[in-house]
Amino acid sequence: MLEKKYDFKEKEKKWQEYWQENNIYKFNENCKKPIFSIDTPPPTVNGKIHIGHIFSYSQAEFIARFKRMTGYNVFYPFGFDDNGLPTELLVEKEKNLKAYTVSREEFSKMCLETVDKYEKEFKDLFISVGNSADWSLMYHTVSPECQKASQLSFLDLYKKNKVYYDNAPALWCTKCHTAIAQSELESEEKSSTFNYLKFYLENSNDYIEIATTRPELLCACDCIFVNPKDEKRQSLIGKKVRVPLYNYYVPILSDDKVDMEKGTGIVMCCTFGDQTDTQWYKKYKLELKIAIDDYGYMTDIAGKYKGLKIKAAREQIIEDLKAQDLLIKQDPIKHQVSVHERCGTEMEIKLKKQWFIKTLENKDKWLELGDKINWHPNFMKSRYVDWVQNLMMDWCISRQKYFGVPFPVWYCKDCGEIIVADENDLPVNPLTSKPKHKCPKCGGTNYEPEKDILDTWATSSITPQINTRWNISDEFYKKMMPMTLRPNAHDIIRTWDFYTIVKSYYHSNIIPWQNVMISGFIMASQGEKISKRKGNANTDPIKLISTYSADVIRYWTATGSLGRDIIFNEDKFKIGARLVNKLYNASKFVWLFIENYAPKENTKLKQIDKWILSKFAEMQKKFINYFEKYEVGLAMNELESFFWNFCDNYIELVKVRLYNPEIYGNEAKESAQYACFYCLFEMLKMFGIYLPHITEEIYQNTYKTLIGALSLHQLQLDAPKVKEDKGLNTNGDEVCQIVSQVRGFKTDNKISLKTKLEKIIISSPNIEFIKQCESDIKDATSALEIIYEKAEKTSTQIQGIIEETN
RNA sequence: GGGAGCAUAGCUCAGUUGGUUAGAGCACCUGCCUUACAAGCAGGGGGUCAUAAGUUCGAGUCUUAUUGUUCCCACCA
Repeated sequence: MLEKKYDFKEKEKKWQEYWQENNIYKFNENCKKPIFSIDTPPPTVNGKIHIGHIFSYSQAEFIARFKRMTGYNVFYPFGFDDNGLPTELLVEKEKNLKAYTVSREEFSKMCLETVDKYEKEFKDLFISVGNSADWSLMYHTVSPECQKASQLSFLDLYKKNKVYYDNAPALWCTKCHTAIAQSELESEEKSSTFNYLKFYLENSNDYIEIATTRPELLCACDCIFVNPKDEKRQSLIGKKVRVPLYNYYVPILSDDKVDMEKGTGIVMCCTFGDQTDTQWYKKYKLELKIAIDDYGYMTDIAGKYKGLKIKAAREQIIEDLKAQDLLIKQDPIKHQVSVHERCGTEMEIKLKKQWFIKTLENKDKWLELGDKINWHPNFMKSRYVDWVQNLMMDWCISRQKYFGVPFPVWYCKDCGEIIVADENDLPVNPLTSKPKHKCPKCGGTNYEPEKDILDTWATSSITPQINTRWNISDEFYKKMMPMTLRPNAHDIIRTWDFYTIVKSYYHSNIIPWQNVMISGFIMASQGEKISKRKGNANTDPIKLISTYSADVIRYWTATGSLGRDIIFNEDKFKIGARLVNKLYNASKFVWLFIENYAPKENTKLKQIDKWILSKFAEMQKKFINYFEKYEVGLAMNELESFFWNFCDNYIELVKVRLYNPEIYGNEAKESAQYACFYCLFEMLKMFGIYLPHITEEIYQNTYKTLIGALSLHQLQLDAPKVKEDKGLNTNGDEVCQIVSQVRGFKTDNKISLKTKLEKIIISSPNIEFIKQCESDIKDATSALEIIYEKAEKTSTQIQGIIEETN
């Protein structure tokens, strides 16, 4: 029996605990069913869990539930990404300190404490939204096991010569003072100024004009470039010019990378202002001049500007240029600049010894592998392709940070040889341990440990390997790889998806997963990004769950279609709440009539009952088709509209027959019972994907005694009891239309829907079918008599309103 | 500059391979206590499907162009 009202606050928690206690979602390794495995994104532990997480994770979770009930053994682990820069930034903010002001050990301890706290919160939140991951498979990337896997990955690449240590230009964040990778850049439109400067020719009073946005780099100027095709400037090539303020001379060279249309068509090359400078630096073997230090201050070579921050130096230099009549004019411009995604600081380029993973040399391979993976929706693949085609640099994986996975590497102090750890000793921290052997090159025993840590993506890019026990169980790894599905939002295609493909290829020459499912973003009204700063959306997940319930939040995450951003709109929660309520009430009602009923397969079905079963078959087919395309929202639309049709039309047509077997006979009742039993049961299973709590509550109090399974969520979808019959569907829909017309008549005449009618005249091309439903139509319309007329179109006339005399 | 998505009712969105009169919910209006549900039910108004041309017997759906919008990538001299 179902209680009169459903209290989600009490019940949701109850069932969440029940699922955990009974291991309802636990992966069974020995099960023979085909495996469906999900490489769940380990959320970055950076303190903020937002509604976007809930949205994206729920969409993947629906797939897990769907696959469980359609014959798969679902492997659904969960992890947390809790090492590296994001964690450091969180801790620095929370503790209000800078990592370098305390010891490395002390800082790591703080980091561990902080991630522990947040991981508990994250896990609780995901459980409280009904996530059905197998929590016994949980991992976190800073754990010794993951560190070991990450270091193994590094050593494997090292052996395969896919990683190298080089003094190459790398992107640098002066605020986070670490190297970063191309994928960590974001572009931001910023206002700047083109400064037109006078560069005097050697031994001459003539000057050339050069436009620059970065005059603070004058001290790092190596040479000037013009385009070799630039006829006006041919005579300049080979001459020298004097660098303003610094008064040293640099040569004028030519290179076809110079854009004759931009600025003045003449470029100064500094080490380094941008990517082009690094190319020229290599090509022309230019002198390295470092104007900016690791923290963003001007260096010695800046002369009097030494010690100033970049922007302060720029302002000062412009003043001085003006004073010395070296500044011709200034044009304000707006341009896109690359900034570090985590802090918004403008990117610099620094030359330092860093570790790189080779990505540039296999672009064709990356594209080929991308083609072998099914992208859902397909158009999202273009983001991957764009990214691969435009890669500029190998993947820099060294980070000059403290909290993360260390490189298993030392350097020989005597000869500089790189010494890597033995695989059997992993995980190692080179700061606290030493190689077991002498330097293989010179026999030395003095080692310098590698102090840097690995890019956090270097670890999170092996989540398929971590999940499938790479190097722990070959058997499991071989059985599970490639995984079936990688779900993530579109912002991390270029990082998580790309890097994971790279690593899987290098390690095992395979694709990491067969399918990628890309979800959209949650936007505030007017399509703005949700931002705490703007306060443009009230989207705290915990608050939303306590206001609306987890089921309603989940319902909302299923609206919309895959890959598309959706606008956060609380109206959708109201609809979800209405659905949950209706589902409960409809179940209560149906159960009144099937509580002591066991379906008989030879039940003789009346037309309307056959009709609803056929409509169900139609809906189920669409539902499954959408799920095969990972369109969880469109699948739900189908289910939802079937459900409302079931309530508003079907139940209304059969309820009198169910209530009164003494009038209509047991056979008529049993026919409706059969359809009700089956439809409700299957709908509960299907709604269970989206609304696992309310459906479990209903199942536990109804079908469980007959079915026996511990949980609704262990059940399989059944094949339809009646085959989809298009003609039957149309005919039944017409019956609904007739009933609806009668209701319309009553509403128009402002009379109650239960008011009796003397006579209705039905005109239709399908009189034969409608006649077969006569008693149901009479009951649903309270008509005493029905007269039929053959006609082209369906229409209904009503005669004789019978007034009730109380 | 290159690429992708989107544009359907006041709002948020559906609309499968082209096929009667373009749908839903919210909002708005009207009515109804009906042996599941008033947190409910029944009904109503409201759309030149961004614009233009084309293919077709037939276009919201396919093609091309245009406009608007969002995103990705490149451009940082």
